[in-house]
Amino acid sequence: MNPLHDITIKDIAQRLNVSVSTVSRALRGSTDIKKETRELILQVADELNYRPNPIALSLKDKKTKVIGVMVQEIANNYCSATIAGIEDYANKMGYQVLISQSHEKYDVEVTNLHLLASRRVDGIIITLSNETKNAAHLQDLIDKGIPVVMFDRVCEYLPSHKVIVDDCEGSYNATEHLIQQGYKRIAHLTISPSLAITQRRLKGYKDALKAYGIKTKKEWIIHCDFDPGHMEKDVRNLLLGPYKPDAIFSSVERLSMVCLKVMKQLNLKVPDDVAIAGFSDNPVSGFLSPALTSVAQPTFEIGQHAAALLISQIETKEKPKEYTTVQLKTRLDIRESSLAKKQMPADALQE
Amino acid sequence: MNPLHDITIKDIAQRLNVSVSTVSRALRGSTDIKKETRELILQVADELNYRPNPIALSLKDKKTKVIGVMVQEIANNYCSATIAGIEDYANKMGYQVLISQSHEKYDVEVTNLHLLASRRVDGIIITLSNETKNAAHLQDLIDKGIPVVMFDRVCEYLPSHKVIVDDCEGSYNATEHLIQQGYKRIAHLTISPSLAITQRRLKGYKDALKAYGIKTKKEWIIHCDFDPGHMEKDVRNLLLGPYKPDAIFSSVERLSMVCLKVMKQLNLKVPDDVAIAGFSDNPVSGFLSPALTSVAQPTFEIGQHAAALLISQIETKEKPKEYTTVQLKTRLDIRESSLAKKQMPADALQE
DNA sequence: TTGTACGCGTTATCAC
DNA sequence: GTGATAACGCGTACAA
Repeated sequence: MNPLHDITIKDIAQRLNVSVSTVSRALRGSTDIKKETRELILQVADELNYRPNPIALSLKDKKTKVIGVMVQEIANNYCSATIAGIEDYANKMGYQVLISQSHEKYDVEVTNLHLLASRRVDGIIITLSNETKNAAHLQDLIDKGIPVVMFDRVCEYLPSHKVIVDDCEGSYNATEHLIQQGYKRIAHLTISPSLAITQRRLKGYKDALKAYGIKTKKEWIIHCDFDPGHMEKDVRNLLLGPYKPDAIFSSVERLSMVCLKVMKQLNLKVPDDVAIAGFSDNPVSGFLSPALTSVAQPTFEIGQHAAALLISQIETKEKPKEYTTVQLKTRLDIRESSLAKKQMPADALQE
Repeated sequence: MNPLHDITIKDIAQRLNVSVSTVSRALRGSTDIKKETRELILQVADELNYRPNPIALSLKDKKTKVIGVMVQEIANNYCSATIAGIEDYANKMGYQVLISQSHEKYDVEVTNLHLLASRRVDGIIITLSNETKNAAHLQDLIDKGIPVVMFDRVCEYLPSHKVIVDDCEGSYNATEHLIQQGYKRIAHLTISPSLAITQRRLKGYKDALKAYGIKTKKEWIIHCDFDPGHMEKDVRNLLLGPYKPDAIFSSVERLSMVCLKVMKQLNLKVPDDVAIAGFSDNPVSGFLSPALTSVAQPTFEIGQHAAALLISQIETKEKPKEYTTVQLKTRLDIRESSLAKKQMPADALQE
């Protein structure tokens, strides 16, 4: 017997002198089949360690039981954590996951989506690349009958389910936490004002200040260029300038890191001199910098929800009448050492 | 025209009133075919946006152009960074990557390897789970004719290509760096002494001390339990005990982090009070803690090499006569602020 | 209850 | 040069 040869129903049929269809029936648990025959077949199948060939099934049924996932970079922590959630749910439902990366390039995204489609994946979960400005390529997929679910960087008007995070609330909570700790001169570091994410996080910050009767100050809302050099300069200017804050809420992890670095250079302590809170993708960051209060994204749950929405759509085989947008809550990670000494009773502040 | 219907060579054939075999030939670039016919076919194929169905090809050729990757956790930074390297090379060669996780469980590893095999992946790249003590399940795959390449946590005696990192040299370099910075009381924090990785990294540490004529001290080689609580206690004992070091070389990232945390609690400064160098998986850690000198793993290259070895084996279709073990060098990331003031000329030390 | 024949999309091997 | 046909592995409608 050739070990390189996968065994098929044909092999079992030959061995038992029955037809392939009998074997097929027995394996599929069809009722109308003689009990002895079936048990014999099942026994031999087990003996030969038979595994149905999913490729033959795919060809027949036009279903691959594979879902495609398109992210910017698999090495990006946010992405891989989300993929873990997708895998979790998908595997439970008998699906495998094929991963593809856009490397933040629109062209690559288009090309690789084609590749996934030509692999006949049953559906696609995607977070858009930086460069992607329109969703025509995704509309194409949907038109071809391939279900699409978006997460994180979604395209509002695309007819698909979406999974996002309540940035605004996350920002609000982080800012509120700083306020409740007794800080009043709270700056907000963020990135390009044109991004939707920037706007939502800025809103949460403003709303929190407003709710506690603190005036917003232009000088404390800083839109940094994403270039690391610029970032450092901006942070340094803020910390050394006339409007030195006593706390900073940063909208992206990178900016929190830059803050830590610059503060170290300036010999400032966190949180005693300036407290920091900010969004964080990396579970290590909290451990590394226990002074940091972070708004953690529920990445695993995002993945699970996305997979659930996709698979449900795949298996009902119809375009949904309406598309749902799942909005998940962030989690505020407050670490002991991020609690400053200057803390005062929260109710004293309420007045 | 039904948009849900993938177009096939049959469609093209019908449209041009030729047979499917003619279309197939034209598409495959066969020589014996009339030039006009071919061009017509190519044109229509392009027009209809024809994509060959890889599933049909797989069924016929028993090749899926998919490679399976088995890691502990995709959300683990080391793993996802390696996968990025695998993807890079594999995609260039026209392969897609199917990822599977063992979650550090032997049983799950076995089950999911079966799943990959039954998906008919052309080959498998794997790093073993913690629990895996033997490689019988991998030997099975190899016996079935599925090429296997191992990386990181490899099994020495398995007949497969392997990609590993020169831990010993990495340890040596880090320790040497500390010595050259002027440190002499260098402790080594590490984990279970029974692990191969522990032994290799310990050896590099010892070798470096020896090379510079520094005696090894038992009290400075600490095998910590992997439990976080124990780790902290061990580190605290070291720093407060009679054999307080002036530098620490830690064999795993986690221990470096614990050091930073405990030192902060004790109000000790890095590197002024105690310098730290250690292995690191996470690119963020260096940024977060600029005082840390880290031994960085060439994860991307590990992935690329593993994929290259696997694909080459897949495409030659024969079992290799001998198996290669690629051993990659680590990279020592020295950051400005990790250079202590106590630095003295290296040559003064050589005497 | 079981066997035969077909189709999924493609290529290779014939025959014309 | 081109067309018809078998084969890959499976499930199933149909025939027996």
